[in-house]
Amino acid sequence: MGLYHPATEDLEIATVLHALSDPQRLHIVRELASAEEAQPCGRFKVNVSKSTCTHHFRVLREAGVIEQHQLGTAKMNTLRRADIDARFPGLLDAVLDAVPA
Amino acid sequence: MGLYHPATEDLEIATVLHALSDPQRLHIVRELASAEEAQPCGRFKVNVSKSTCTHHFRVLREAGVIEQHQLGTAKMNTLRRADIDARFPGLLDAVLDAVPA
DNA sequence: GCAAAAGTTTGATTGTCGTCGTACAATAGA
DNA sequence: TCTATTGTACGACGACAATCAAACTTTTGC
Repeated sequence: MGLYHPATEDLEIATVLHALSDPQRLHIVRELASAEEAQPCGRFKVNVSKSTCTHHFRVLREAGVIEQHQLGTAKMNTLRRADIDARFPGLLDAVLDAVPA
Repeated sequence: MGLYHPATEDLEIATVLHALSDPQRLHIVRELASAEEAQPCGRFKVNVSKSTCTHHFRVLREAGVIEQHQLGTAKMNTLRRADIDARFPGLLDAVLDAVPA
């Protein structure tokens, strides 16, 4: 079965904001934003267990923030930057620019 | 006792995003954004009970999204637009532009 | 075929969130 | 002073969220 990815026009602002409102997920999104290529889940130095990590990636994917596809045993992740920019112009840049004080 | 309002430099992106990730609060913020002057809580046609409404306004205030001050029996609300813009440039505009599909 | 690697699934726990109703407090106006 | 008006405080309750450990699946490489 395929992984659920909402269509660009179906992205909801409240859902996206909620997905971005968790520190762990925000960290993942920041790292993804500065990556050139798709990254496997394990590449992120997030201090939670594997199962919790799976959970966070699913929240991000179902909100439409990231795209995931299987590659061997790894699940590769990319930011859906163009889609988010198209639906909510300026949002992602604003969030990414919000460096922690 | 005074109402707690975080200083501009203490606004946290995760907290602000969480405050904005609820439909009722998003609605309140949109109405506030299009208002010329401070608005009392009761002015917002939000379909939740009074106590729930109080809760949402508190979340917004403690996140630093709105400013509240007492005026007679009413509590007046304004968007902290300048503060949010200063700390997270472009964020508020992006959220406000995200009209529901 | 076997074992390592990378995630997932399940079930449990713990905590937060949105919601309500009722009772309360403070102020304004008659 | 009495009475609306406006919002708060206090429990309470169900739903959802973040977290973990342990067992499992799938694929790759030897």
